[in-house]
Amino acid sequence: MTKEKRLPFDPVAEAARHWQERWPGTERMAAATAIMRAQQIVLARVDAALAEVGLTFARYEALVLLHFSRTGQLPLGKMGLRLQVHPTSVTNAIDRLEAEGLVRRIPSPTDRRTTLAGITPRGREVVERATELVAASGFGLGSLGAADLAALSRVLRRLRKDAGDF
Amino acid sequence: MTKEKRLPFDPVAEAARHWQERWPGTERMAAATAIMRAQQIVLARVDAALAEVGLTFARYEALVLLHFSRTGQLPLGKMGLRLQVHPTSVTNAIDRLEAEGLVRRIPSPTDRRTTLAGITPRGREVVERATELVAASGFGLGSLGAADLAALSRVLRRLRKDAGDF
DNA sequence: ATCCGATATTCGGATGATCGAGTAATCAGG
DNA sequence: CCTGATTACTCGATCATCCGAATATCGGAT
Repeated sequence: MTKEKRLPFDPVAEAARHWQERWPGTERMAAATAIMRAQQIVLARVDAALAEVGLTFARYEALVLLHFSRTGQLPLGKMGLRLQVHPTSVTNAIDRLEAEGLVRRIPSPTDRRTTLAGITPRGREVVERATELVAASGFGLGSLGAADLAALSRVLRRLRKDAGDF
Repeated sequence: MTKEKRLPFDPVAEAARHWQERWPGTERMAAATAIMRAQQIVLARVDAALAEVGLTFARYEALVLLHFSRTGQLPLGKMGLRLQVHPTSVTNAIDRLEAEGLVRRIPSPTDRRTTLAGITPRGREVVERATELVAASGFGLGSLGAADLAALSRVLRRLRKDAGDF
């Protein structure tokens, strides 16, 4: 991805060095840039791990959510809230999962506006296999130890909470 | 963005709770999910701050890189390496910046394969104004203190290094 | 001098995410 | 019952990213 070339320096640190000479908030700039890049790395690694079963991280997350749900069915809107994505993104993801036979659209029996996504038996098989793959890949975070993971989760939890996620 | 609704619980923690009952690597899953969401939050906030000057974070980063460079000009390929994005992403970003008159494409005098992107005087004005805006927005990280920012940068640096960025 | 493997950029196609708008259905009041 | 505001999903368009492939150029080896 991107280009298999290693730079002779940390590009974020290099940007911070220049930044500091004229502009404020260097630490925030560096952290924000690092988050952007980290997401790119993790997403690429997880997607690579999932390619074998024809899933992307977005679709995998949706499938896991259904797999974990009590009845294996959830309204699309509720899925968007849980996954923190736009309604149209859910529509798109479910479209593809349905095309692959991993999910079925089911009209809600109680509210005709609502569509439920229900995981199929094949969907459950695939999510189990996919989970083995992503777990084996360490979620793209293989290089981090328990302390690092905990620090990451702690800080990002604060950020997410402040952003109004929960 | 996404939907202005606050969940009554942390969706990442909730996913981790279910995950732990049957699958390994819960901490990594939680951290990876948090990174994904954090990037979404930061990107949305920064883009919102930049909307006033008609820039996105991607284009802003490219512009800053040129602004910091010694001559105000860089080969597109070198920009891709520094920004850690695919060559076509650079082409796309420069296309738009050029259309807005913030950057000019200049044929390299030494290598006819190479195209240089050169920041224009208007580009320098815009990047200064844009920087005020993003700095004022705290890069979307306004809620984090110095210790949190440092922890974030430290851990993510390890991740980026391990991924072969530098 | 020439040929062939790298390098630099662009083009076309795909994915995922967003927003705005549109359609349908529900629900609360009068 | 109606009416109007809200809610649920989908469609169309935009944006950023990636990949593979095409084009052009460079540069070293023969």
